[in-house]
Amino acid sequence: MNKRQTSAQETRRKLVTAGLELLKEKGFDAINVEDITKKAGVAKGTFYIYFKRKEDIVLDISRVPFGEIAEELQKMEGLTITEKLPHYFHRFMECVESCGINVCRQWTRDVLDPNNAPNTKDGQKWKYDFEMLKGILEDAVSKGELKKDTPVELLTHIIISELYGMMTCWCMSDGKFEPLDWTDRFCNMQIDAIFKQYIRR
Amino acid sequence: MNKRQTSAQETRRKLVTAGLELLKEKGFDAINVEDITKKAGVAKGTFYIYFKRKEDIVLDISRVPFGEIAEELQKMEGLTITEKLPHYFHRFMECVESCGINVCRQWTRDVLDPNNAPNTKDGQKWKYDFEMLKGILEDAVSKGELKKDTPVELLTHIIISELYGMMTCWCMSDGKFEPLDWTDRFCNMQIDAIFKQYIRR
DNA sequence: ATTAATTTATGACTATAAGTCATTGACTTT
DNA sequence: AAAGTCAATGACTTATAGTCATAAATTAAT
Repeated sequence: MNKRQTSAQETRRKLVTAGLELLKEKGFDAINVEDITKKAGVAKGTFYIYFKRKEDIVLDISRVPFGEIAEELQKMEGLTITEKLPHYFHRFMECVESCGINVCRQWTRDVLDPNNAPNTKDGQKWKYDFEMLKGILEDAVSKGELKKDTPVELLTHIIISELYGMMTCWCMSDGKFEPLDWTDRFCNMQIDAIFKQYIRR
Repeated sequence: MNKRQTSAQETRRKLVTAGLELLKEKGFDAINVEDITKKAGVAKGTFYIYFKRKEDIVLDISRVPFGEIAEELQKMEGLTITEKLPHYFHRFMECVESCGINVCRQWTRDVLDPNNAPNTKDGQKWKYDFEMLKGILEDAVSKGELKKDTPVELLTHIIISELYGMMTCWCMSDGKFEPLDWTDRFCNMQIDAIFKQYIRR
C-alpha cells in the first residue's frame, strides 16, 4: 500500500466533504464514523487523528457557510448597527436554508451538548457567534449610535436567541415556511422594538 | 424475592423521580440507564418496559412542570390574547429556571432529535406546545381580537421560537442572567411589536 | 548514501452502554 | 388448583465510539 500520498490538510478536507454529504442526506445519528471514513476513502482510525470525537466534525462542516458571514461582517466597517443586523440575520438564515435541516439540527444539538460547553476548547461555536455580535454592539455604543447604558450582554443574548430559536423552529416545522420571509417580515421588527429605546437620535 | 409488590404506575413514578434527580445533577450524557434503575431500585430491563429508549424518559421528566402551564392556559378562558401570552411566557421561563440547565438542555436537544420528529409518536413535545399555542391564536381570531388575515401558523412559530431561543440562550450563558427579567423586559415587547399589526382595535 | 526523525495512515482491538428476551415469581381469574 | 396475566429480572447480544501498536512514506541530518 502507498501511504502518505496526500497531505494532512487534504485528508481533513476529504473527511469534511464526505461528512457534509452524509450528514445532509441521512442525519447525524444515522451515520457512523466508519461511514464517513469509507466515503472519504480512509481508515477509521484516521478520523480520530483529525477529530477528537464524532461530533467534532460538525463544527468543521458548518464552519464553511457560517464562517463566511463573520468575514462579511468584518468588512462592513462603515455601516451603522441598524444596517448591520438585518444583513446578519438575512445571511444567517440563508446559510440555514442552504445547509438543510439535518445539518442545522445537529449544529444546534451540538451547541447544547454539555461536552461542548462554551468555555471548552471545542465549544467555540457559540462563543464565536456571541463575541462577534457583542463586538458589533460595543462598537455601536462607542460610536454613540447606542446609549451608554445599553445592556450589551443581554441584547447580544437576545439577538442570538432570535437566530437559534428561528433555526430550531424551522427544523421542527420540516422547512414548511420560508426562513427568509420570516427574517425580513418579523425579525427586523422585533430587533427594532428592542433597540428603539437604546438608539440615540 | 417478592415481586409485583408495586403497581406498574408506581414503578414508572420511581423511575421518573430517580431520572429527574440524576438528570438535574449530572446531565443526560453523564448518566446511563443502569444509574437510573439502580437509584429507582429496579433492574435494568424494567426501564425498557416503560420507555422505548433512554431519551424517552426526559419527556416524562419535563412533563411534570411544563404540563402544568398548559393546564393553566386552559383555565384562562376569559382573558384576552394580550393577557394570555405574557402569562405563558412568564410561566414557561419559571419552569425553565426551576428545571435547571441540565434538564432544559436535554429537553431542547430531544426536540431536535430526528428520531423524535414531531410527527412520530414520541415527538409530541413540540407538537403539543405548538397546537396549544395555535389554538389560542385561532381563538383570538375567531373572537375578533385578531384580524382575519393573521398568519396564525407563522405567528405560532415565532412565539415558540422566542421561547426555545431564550431557553437555549439561557443554558448557554450558564444561567448568568435572570430569564424572568428577560421575559418581562423584552419578550413582551417583541411580541407586542409583531402583534400590533394584527390586533383589531 | 545511509541513518534518524517526523508525519500520516492503518485496522484489529477494547470498552462501554444501549437495548433484547427467555424465564420466573406473584397475583388474579375461572 | 389450574390456567392466565402482570410485572420484574439480569444475563446476553449488538453496535459503535474511540484506542493504540505498528508501519509506510517522507524529510532532515550526518
